[in-house]
Amino acid sequence: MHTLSEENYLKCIYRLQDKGQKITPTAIAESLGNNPASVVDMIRKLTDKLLIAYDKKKGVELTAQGQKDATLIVRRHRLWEVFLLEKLDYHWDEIHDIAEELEHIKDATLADRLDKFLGFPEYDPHGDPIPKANGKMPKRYSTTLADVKAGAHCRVAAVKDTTSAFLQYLIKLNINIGTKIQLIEKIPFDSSLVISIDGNEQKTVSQKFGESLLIDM
Amino acid sequence: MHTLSEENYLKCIYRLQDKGQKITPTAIAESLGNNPASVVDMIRKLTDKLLIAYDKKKGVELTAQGQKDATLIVRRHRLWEVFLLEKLDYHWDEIHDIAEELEHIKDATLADRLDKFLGFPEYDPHGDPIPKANGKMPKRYSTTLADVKAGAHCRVAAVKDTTSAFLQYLIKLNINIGTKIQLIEKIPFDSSLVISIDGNEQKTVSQKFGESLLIDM
DNA sequence: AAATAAAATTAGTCTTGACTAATTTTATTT
DNA sequence: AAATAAAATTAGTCAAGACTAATTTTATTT
Repeated sequence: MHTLSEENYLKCIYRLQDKGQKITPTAIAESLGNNPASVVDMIRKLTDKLLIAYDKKKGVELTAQGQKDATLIVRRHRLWEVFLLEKLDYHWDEIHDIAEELEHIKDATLADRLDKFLGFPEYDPHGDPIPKANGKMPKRYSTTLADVKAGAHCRVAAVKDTTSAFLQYLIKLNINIGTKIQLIEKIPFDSSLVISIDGNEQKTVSQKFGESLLIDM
Repeated sequence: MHTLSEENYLKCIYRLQDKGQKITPTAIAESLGNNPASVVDMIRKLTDKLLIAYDKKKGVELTAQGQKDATLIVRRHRLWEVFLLEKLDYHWDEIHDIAEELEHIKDATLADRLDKFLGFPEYDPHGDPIPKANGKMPKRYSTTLADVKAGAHCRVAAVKDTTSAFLQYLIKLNINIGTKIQLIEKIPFDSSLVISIDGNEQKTVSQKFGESLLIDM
């Protein structure tokens, strides 16, 4: 099995894959807040364990085994988030760090039992798809609120930014996964968005805000 | 906060307290499967942190703070055991090792939320009392099946031995916390016990077995 | 009380996973 | 293409927490 550190690197590389760019030691270092020299050490270690392949040209890539292991870590993380929110009544912005610890608990059947206990949820509280036991992923949303046309009605499907600052802002605006939003108008000057949340009075939010909300139309 | 290792030492010392004997470095080393030299190192560390006091004459003792911290670790361990057994359908003999990892998850409100979610249980699945949030302990049972007189009826309150070998034997005998047992007879030769489980046909168990079951009369 | 055994302690080593500083390699400018 | 900047790598260090081997202290026997 893997150490805590190895698992965190795997998860980090897994996340960086989504960006579609070459995964460099520097990118990993920035993402984890580590020194690039430390990353180079770990790249060697994970390469020896056949979890990643590193090529100067192509950057770091997960092997089939690495992809599988990383997917299961993400599965555990997201399942625990559901548990914390639904069963222990934590708030949106409190669960990430705890799940960050829980995801490393090692037991062959724990994730599957938790999955069953939670009723096989497809998405975590941030709207991110929970990988199935076999590694399959439910559909992931990619359209942001900033992408839709003025006048359009949509449903909040997921958050792209999971920082506490953003989540707390959402709580303040009374926006949750599933909340209905209508985009009234885009302000040409700075791409601010005038929106109506659940049919209520209009509010203006920034472009950055719009790009952080994934929506379903 | 404490490291994983520090917490494991605290818990170990807490457990050794129950034996009523002087807690020596060797005793801790044996209990944890560590080298006595390593234990001496950690004794220094925990002493510096004011969690224990070490005196050659009196051995290792928890300070008020150490006692408090250790109690909370035990609280977390036992609450997670209840969760694993009741909510995730694990068996008696599978939960200890997983709870051993879960107990170290650090979050100020996690234990209390879990406690509430589980309905404020007083005993864990092995019958051990779960410390309350304020450190108070429900009554602990001390009479073993080997202590009662022939003819007596009693109820299984807790297990004193939590090894997988013992727990699996209990499963085979269909004995659980709460099971009713009548002690039919003690065999003078080797102190074996003839018992009837839930009023069923008589079976003979060893003295060692009897000493491992805590009962309520 | 001396001899022996056991326990405790010290000193030094190892591994993991981080770090800094220095160097080499690769990319980007001018 | 040469100069410069950025990225990657190497070499060496550090702390935690384990270890072994050697030594000292304490207990137990004879």
